[in-house]
Amino acid sequence: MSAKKLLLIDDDLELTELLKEYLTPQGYELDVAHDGEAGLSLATSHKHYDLILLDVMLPKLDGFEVLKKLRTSHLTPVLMLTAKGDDYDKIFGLEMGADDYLAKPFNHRELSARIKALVRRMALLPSSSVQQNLKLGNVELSPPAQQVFCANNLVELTATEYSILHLLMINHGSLVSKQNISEKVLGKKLAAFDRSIDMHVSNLRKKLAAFSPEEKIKTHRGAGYLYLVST
Amino acid sequence: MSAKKLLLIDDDLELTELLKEYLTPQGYELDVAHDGEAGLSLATSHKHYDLILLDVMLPKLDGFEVLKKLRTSHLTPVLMLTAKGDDYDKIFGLEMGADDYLAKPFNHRELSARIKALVRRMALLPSSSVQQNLKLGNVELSPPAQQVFCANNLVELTATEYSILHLLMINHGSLVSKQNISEKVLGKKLAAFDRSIDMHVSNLRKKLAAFSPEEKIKTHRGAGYLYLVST
DNA sequence: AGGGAGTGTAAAGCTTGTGTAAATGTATCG
DNA sequence: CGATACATTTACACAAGCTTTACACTCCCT
Repeated sequence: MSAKKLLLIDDDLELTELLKEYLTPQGYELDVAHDGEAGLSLATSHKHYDLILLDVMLPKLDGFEVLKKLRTSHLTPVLMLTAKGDDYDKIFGLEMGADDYLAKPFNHRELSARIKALVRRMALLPSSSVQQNLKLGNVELSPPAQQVFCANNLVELTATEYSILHLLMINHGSLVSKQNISEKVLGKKLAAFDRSIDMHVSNLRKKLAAFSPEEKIKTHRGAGYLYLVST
Repeated sequence: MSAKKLLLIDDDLELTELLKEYLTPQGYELDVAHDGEAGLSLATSHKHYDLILLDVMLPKLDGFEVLKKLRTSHLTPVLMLTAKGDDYDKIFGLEMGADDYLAKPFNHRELSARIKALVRRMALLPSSSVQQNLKLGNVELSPPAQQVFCANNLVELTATEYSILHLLMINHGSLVSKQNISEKVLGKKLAAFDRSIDMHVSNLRKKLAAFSPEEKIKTHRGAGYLYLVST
């Protein structure tokens, strides 16, 4: 059994340090983000996490917002942590799609036990199923099968094309730079005069256009690409 | 979505009555057992439960014992309830294989939210992992005998071929990576340039094709294999 | 309007994954 | 100790698809 990867999103430096020291020897790999945006970005990157520990009070984007956005594309299990122990918060978090909820201050062993319980349960799921189906307009994306439907037709995409579309759809309505696409999809920095991203986008457009005429991927000259929101 | 079936094991008549009235209108079917033995017997019966709510203090067989015995044969999710709020108990329960732990007295809405969270998570399990005989299209798989029928003809498969087919069929409609196949079927990490999975898949296709022409196992270049859903 | 930088896309080239046959290894059983 | 059955490795041809090249075009700035 390979080491389980956890993502801890919490701005309390003392706590994150402590937890890192506590959890690492137990055989977990722990990544840490100190604000909501960084956390969300890591959580939705192509790196796979088995569990996310999410604080509620966070700079930039609070825990509930992170959870909400995460759940539009990913089903990664989430254990929420909060200073506020009040029931309403707990219930709200769970209703929003969290898997567990623990109030600070917590017993480290209880946290450890709850992490173990969640990871144990998740191990029964095929890892591919942590990604949510994504539907925007008439384009539907099914991560477990890595399939895309456009106007209910199966569109045959290559792995790279699929990844790019997925990335753009996750960030629909906001701009994604070529650098970003290159790093997240191809795993390498974008070289100068590198046209491969353009090529993939071009092919993607062509394939989608075969089923649906309206333009879905917009170019922002000098900046990147943008998946148009079309409710 | 059919009604979720819950099993409540608790000797507190007042509480069980209350919970029944509270949970039934929320769309759950609730069975109740008032002692450990009866609970275990129901839990291990052929009736399928989506979730078990298990009190710790029970006549005849206490909650931990019930959990321990249940886990020898069943992976049904368990939410433990207890009057004792102490951490040690919680940790002990979770370590023993419980999925969640809630101390009495609890907020009904929190219980409801935690039930919902667990049920929601469980719904992601591949549908067929519960059922015994897998039949998809004209291919039927009978695990006890390790036999496969295709268009009602017995297909002679080797153990490995059978395992691969089984894995793909359980995850039908989702992509299964070669790494995954290698780890789950052969019990070892996929080495670079290892072609053995390809071999088995090739043989599997050949054997199935002898009885049924249509393609069932699709290759996703660079990603893995996918068993096509055929209603 | 002119020019440069950024972009769309076709076509060619090249890398890499895949299908399959055959050879080699390995376990089981009489 | 063979004989058999199966798993694995090797080898090679092939095809998919990623990348590069090339060139036309568009946008934007001056």
